[in-house]
Amino acid sequence: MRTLYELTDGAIARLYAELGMPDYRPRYSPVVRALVASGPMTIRELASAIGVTHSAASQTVSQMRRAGFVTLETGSDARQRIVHLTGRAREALPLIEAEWEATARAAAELDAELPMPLGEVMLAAVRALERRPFRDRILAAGLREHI
Amino acid sequence: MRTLYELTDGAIARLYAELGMPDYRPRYSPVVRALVASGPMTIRELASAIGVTHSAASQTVSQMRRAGFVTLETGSDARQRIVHLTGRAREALPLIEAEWEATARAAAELDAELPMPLGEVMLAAVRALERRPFRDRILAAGLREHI
DNA sequence: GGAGAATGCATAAGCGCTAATATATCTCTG
DNA sequence: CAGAGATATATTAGCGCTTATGCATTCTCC
Repeated sequence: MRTLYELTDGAIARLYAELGMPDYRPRYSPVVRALVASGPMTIRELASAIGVTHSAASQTVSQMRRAGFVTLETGSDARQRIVHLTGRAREALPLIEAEWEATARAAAELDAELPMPLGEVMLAAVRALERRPFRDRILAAGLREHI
Repeated sequence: MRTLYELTDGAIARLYAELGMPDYRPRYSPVVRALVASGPMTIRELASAIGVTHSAASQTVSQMRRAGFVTLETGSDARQRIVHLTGRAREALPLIEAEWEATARAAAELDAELPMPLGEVMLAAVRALERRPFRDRILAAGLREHI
């Protein structure tokens, strides 16, 4: 799994570096896309839009701010940080979009070479484990006697 | 992928904690099994036996030493650290083996519920990416115009 | 209007790994 | 037998994420 991750996400990161954006990370793209699609958002909204915890969103946004892709502004509720795209992010948008789409096509091409689409099998596995947790399966598979 | 990892490896770690070995981690098992199968080994031999970098082996062994599962002894070549299992590891061996086998059976059971075995598809993906790196696929899929 | 609960975010630590670097020690050559 | 280069290991930083905290602010209800 780690190998696969390195082979895919790593390739994207290296591509961005080659394209003159060494401080842009693949994980920024869901954030950028969400902000383009729905406008400025709080961290929490962003987190639920891209499907990670608030903590993860906070960390990603923090890195993006340091790299100059977003700014944080406090709204009427002083607890909230509203995330805005910067000019730099807007300039990079065509490239980011192009990469996103090219990656989607590359992934589809890869899937076509496999006996079955990767994402489909992984999703099925997650579903199966939600139905019956791995813990239960291991215990049922013979570990119980050793307790 | 991360979800899947947490659902499987996390379950194993939690099981060990329940079974009274909170300081035993799933990643130790390949090390223990290699040492049982082939006797004391250097870090480097261990690394290649379990298929990780020397760095990873070094870190795992270091944690295992702290937890009292192995000892390190210097051989005739003073650069080498020869890894030995301790009595504590040998006592835990039946449980470790039982968990290993139960997990293998649980994984097989899970695979049977999927449209195709997970490991098979992931391996096929790695092979496909070795044939043609993701980088090349992305570039061919339309990113090249943006360079 | 003030206390306690709820909410929003940031931060720290940890997962297991890799790459890069540092530090020993050994071996080989001249 | 010194010094270069090879080899074995350890250490550090980083990947992206989660959980567990901590802190500030706002809401709720009396």
